[in-house]
Amino acid sequence: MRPTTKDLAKAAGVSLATVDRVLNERPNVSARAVRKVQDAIKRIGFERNLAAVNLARNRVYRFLFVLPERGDQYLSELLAEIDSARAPLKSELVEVGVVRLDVEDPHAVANLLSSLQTDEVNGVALMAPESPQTRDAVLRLNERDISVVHFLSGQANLEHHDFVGIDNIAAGATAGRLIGRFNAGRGGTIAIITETIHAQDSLKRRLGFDRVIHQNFPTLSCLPTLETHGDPARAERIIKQTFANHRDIVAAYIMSPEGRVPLEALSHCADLTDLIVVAHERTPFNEEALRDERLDAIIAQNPGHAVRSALRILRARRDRRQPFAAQEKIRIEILLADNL
Amino acid sequence: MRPTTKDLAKAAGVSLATVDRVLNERPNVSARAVRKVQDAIKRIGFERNLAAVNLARNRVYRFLFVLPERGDQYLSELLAEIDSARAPLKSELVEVGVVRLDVEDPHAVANLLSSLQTDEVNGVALMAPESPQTRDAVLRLNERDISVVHFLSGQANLEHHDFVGIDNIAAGATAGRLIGRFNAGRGGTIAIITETIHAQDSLKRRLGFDRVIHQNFPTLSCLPTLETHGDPARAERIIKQTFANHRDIVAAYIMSPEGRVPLEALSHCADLTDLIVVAHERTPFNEEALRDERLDAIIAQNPGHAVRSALRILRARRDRRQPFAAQEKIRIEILLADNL
DNA sequence: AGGTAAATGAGGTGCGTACCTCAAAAATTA
DNA sequence: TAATTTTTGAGGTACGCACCTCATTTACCT
Repeated sequence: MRPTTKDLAKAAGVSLATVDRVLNERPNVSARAVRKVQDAIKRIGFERNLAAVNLARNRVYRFLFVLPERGDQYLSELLAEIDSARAPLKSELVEVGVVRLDVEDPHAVANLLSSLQTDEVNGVALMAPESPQTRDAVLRLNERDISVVHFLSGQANLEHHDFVGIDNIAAGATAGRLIGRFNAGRGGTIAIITETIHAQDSLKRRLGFDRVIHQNFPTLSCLPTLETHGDPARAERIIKQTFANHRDIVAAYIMSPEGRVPLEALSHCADLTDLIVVAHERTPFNEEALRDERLDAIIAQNPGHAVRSALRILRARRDRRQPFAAQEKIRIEILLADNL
Repeated sequence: MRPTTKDLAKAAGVSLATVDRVLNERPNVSARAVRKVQDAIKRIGFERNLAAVNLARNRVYRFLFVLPERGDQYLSELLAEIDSARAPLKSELVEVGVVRLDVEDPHAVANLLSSLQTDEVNGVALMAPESPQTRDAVLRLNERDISVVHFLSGQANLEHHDFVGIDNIAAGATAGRLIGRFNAGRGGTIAIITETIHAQDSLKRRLGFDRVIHQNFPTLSCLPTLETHGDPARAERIIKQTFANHRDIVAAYIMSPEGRVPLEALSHCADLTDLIVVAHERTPFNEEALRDERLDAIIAQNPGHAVRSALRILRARRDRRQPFAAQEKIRIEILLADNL
C-alpha cells in the first residue's frame, strides 16, 4: 500500500500534527522534527496524495488567458483549443477564462492585470508584447501570489518568468533552411513579408532566417522586409512593385501568422507552383494552400500544445511544484502536404 | 460554488442514495429517476469531482509498458521518457511498470499478457507486432477489464483498439516529399534501407514513400529495399554493391529507427554532404548526424508524447471516460538542423 | 385483497489530507 | 527556581464522493 501521512508519522516517530506542520511549512516546529520527518519521507517513499490534498483544501484552479482583441485565424484556433481543453479539465477543478483586449496598449494590459483579485484568479497566461508597464504589473501579480505565463509572444529569454512558445530565431532559421534546400543551389532572391516589423516575433524570425541564408545558401539573397499592415491593397501594391524591381525572386517567406493577404498578392505576381513559399501557423487557409501547392511548407507551433502547456505550468505553480520542463517545450513543427 | 452531489440530489428532487445509484450505474433505479437526475445534471452543470472520486474509491492506476527486449537507441529514449513520466504521476496515483521481452515471439507475449492479474495491473501499453495469439490475449485482457493500448507498432487501423503512434504511410510520404524537394527536379535514383522488410512499419513507410515519389517526382526512381538485419558487415556489402550498380544514386531513405549502421555504410560509398539522406527517429546518433550534415532530415515521432499519450488513454479507459482524441494524435515531426 | 418485488430514502463509514483547538511537555529566559 | 515561550501530541471536523445497510414506500402481479 501507498504510505499515508499516518504511516509517515509513525515512521518519523512524531505525531500527525507535527507531520502536518512540516509538510505544510507551518511555524513552531523544531529543526530536529523537520529532519526526522524528511528522513522518514525518503525512507518510506512517502508521496502526498494530490487528490486528497485538493479535496481537503477545497481548492479550485482559476486561470485566465489574456489574448488580443482582434486577431487572425490562428487566434481562432487558439480560442478553439482553449475551449476544448476546458471540458476535460473541469472534472479536475480547473476553470479557464478568456479576456480579450487591445494588447498593444500597455496601460490597458497593466490595468487589467492589476484589477485581478486573488480569490477570482490564480494564474494568468498573457499573450501581449513586453512593456515596462506590463512587466511591472506582472511583478505585482506575483507578489499577490498570482503566477503569470508569457504565452506565445516573444519573451522567451526573460529569466524568472515562465514562457510558452517557440524560439522564433530557430523558427526563422528553419524557414530559411527549407527555402534554401528546396531551391537546391540555384541563385535568386527571396521576398520577406510580414504584417508589421515592430513585432518581436518578426524581428527574431528575420534574424534567424538571414543567418541561415547567408551562412548556408550564398547563392540566395534576401530583400528588405515588406510590411502589409494587414491591408490587402497595400500588400498588393508593395509586392507588385517588389516583383517589378526584382525579376529573380524564387521564394517568399511570410513571417506573420496570417497568410491569406500576402499569398493572394503573391499569386498575382508569380506562378505560385514555381515560387517557393513558406508561411507560419497551421490555419485552415494555410492548410488549404499547402494542399494545393500554393504553399510549400508551414512552420507551426501547435496551439493545442501551447494552451495545455500553459495550463500545466500554471497548475504546477499553484501547487508550488516545479513545472515538468521537458514537456513544456513547444516544438517548431514543419508541415508538408503529407504530414498534415 | 461548484455543485456537489448534495446539490444535485436537491435539484433532482431525489435522495443522495438515488443520485449515487444513477451516477455509478447501480441496479434498481427507475427510468424516471435516471431522467430526473440527468436533467438536473445538465440544469445545474454538475461535474463529478475527480479528486474526490479517486479518493473515495481509493483507486490507484497501475499501468504496464510491454517493450522489446533488445532495442536500439530509440528504445532507450522511450525508457528514459517512461522514467521521467513516473515521478510527476506518482502524486496522481499512477504507477508505471515496464516489462521487456522478446516481442517477436507471439507465445511469449500472449503468455505474459494472460499472466497479468486484475489487482496488479489495470492497463497495458503493448509494443509488439500483431499476431493471432496476441490479439486473442488482448481480447481476454479486455474481458477482465484490463485495457490495452497498442503502442508505436503498426496497428493504427484496427478498430476498437486504442493506438498510439504515427501513420507510417504518411511518414513515408513525408520522407519522400522531402527528398523530392531537396533534389529539386533533377533526375536520379534513391536507395531505400531498413533492418527487415517484415516489419509492418517498413512496409507502410515504403508504400507512402513510393506513392509520393511516383506521383510528384517522376525524374526520381526507387531501388528495391535493402535489408541490413542489423548487421554492419552485411550492410556494408549490400550497400556497396548497390552503389556499384547504380552510379546515379542521389538520395537514401533509412526506414528503420537505427541510423548508425546504414549511415556508416553509406559514408563509404558516397559523399554524405552531397547525398540526400533522410532517417527516422530522433536519437543521439541521428541528431549528431543531422548537425554535421550527414543527415538532411529526420522524421520523428516524439517518444515523450507517445508515452504520455498512452498513459492518458489508459487513465481515461480506467475512469470509463473517452480519451480526449485530439491530444492523442502523435505528430509526424520533421527535424532539420535548426529546429532540433 | 394480499403478497412479492422493485424502488427509494435516511443514515452511516471511510478514503488521505488540511486545518483547527487545547492541553501537556519541553526548552528557554529571567 | 519560577515564569515564560516554544514545541509537541491528541483529537476533532471538513472536503466530495463511493459504498453499505436497513427500513420504508411504491408498483406490479395474481
